[in-house]
Amino acid sequence: MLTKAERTKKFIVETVAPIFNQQGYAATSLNDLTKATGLTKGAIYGNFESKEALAVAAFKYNVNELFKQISLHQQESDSALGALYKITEFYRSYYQFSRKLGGCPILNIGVDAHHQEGPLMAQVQSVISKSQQHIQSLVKLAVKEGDLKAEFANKNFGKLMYTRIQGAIFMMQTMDDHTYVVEAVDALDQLISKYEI
Amino acid sequence: MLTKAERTKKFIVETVAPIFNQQGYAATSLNDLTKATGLTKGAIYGNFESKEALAVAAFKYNVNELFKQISLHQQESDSALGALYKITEFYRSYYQFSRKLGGCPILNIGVDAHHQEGPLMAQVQSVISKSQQHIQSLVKLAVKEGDLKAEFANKNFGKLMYTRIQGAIFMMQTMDDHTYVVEAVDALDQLISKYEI
DNA sequence: AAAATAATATACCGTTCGGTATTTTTTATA
DNA sequence: TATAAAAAATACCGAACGGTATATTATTTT
Repeated sequence: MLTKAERTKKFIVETVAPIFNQQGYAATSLNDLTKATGLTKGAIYGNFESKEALAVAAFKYNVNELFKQISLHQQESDSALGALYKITEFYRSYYQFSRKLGGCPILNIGVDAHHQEGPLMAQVQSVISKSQQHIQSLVKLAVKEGDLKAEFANKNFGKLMYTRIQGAIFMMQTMDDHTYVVEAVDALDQLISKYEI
Repeated sequence: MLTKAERTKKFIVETVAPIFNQQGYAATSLNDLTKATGLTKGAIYGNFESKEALAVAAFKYNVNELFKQISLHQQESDSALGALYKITEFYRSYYQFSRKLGGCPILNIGVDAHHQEGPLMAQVQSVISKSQQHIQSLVKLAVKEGDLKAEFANKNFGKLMYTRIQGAIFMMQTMDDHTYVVEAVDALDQLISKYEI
């Protein structure tokens, strides 16, 4: 069983995660956090050593929620190619999903932390790198499994796909129009299918 | 000749534009602005009625700098198809250009103002709509001029191109790697050329 | 149940926040 | 150059900022 402190810590992170994600680090005040949690500054600083440490924990929580959902989709699939299509399938409902987090955390924190060098920026870059590599490794595996043509592995599809998806997410979020993402993953699906064997 | 007030107003906007663009609205303090301009709060509030009004002026200034540069590129071109290629050409050097502004203003302010409804968000959406439409109208004109196949005008290329470019800009800015944009416009050029007559 | 420990609340620190009324300085007009 | 008008500097407002030392309350452990 979790101790009281662990439960409170978890509760704080879950509660403040969408606030940091929506407003950004500097624009989120301690007062925002105490109001949302119903706790006092003492409780928050008893569980986190600084506002920044809490912001990092909140970002990691959001990204973990995202990854959990994606891998949940993927485990229904048996092949690497199937897993690839499960990713695009997931993003078809990203409008609803990201709203629950207060927007796309990669996009929001990436832009918010752009001007500074700190743990937040490093985290974002790490997540992006891993996501690209994840896609790319699926492509390579699908080639090995005989589902995709070998030449497709040389195209750095991971970079292309992640870039197109993030662009569509920015547009979707800013214009409040989910068709941007739907059309983007449609195009990506079509591109993959061209290289199917 | 400009009056003293007009010169000062212009000076303030030009000086604070990159600061708002980098840090976002809430994270930029009056102290940041007075330090950068060397002026006092009295001078700033004498020329702008509020911090928000100044932020809007700064965003408009940045966007105007961007549009000026694009139309400068385009006037060397005689055909609509040529003008289309001039846009992708411009974005090849967007890494250097956007750095001078403190990052891409559409991306930065779009994400920064996402959670609020205000004049800033409305401005961003308007600029995006116009940019998409501008590309799309060039496509239609190029069809009319006999340089592109007619079917291309039905593909909403403006939406696709702008989405891909903004995605590449986000990745470039976040990963500090200009190849994202270069590869994106390469792909776009190739896509256009497929429909050339 | 008592004692020790852990978790939260309270009250406060100095600083900075956006904004403004007033005074001083600069510029333009006569 | 004297005067009127405009622009910028100064000094200040109450409120909110992030953060902390201490006191109080709740939870474990004995």
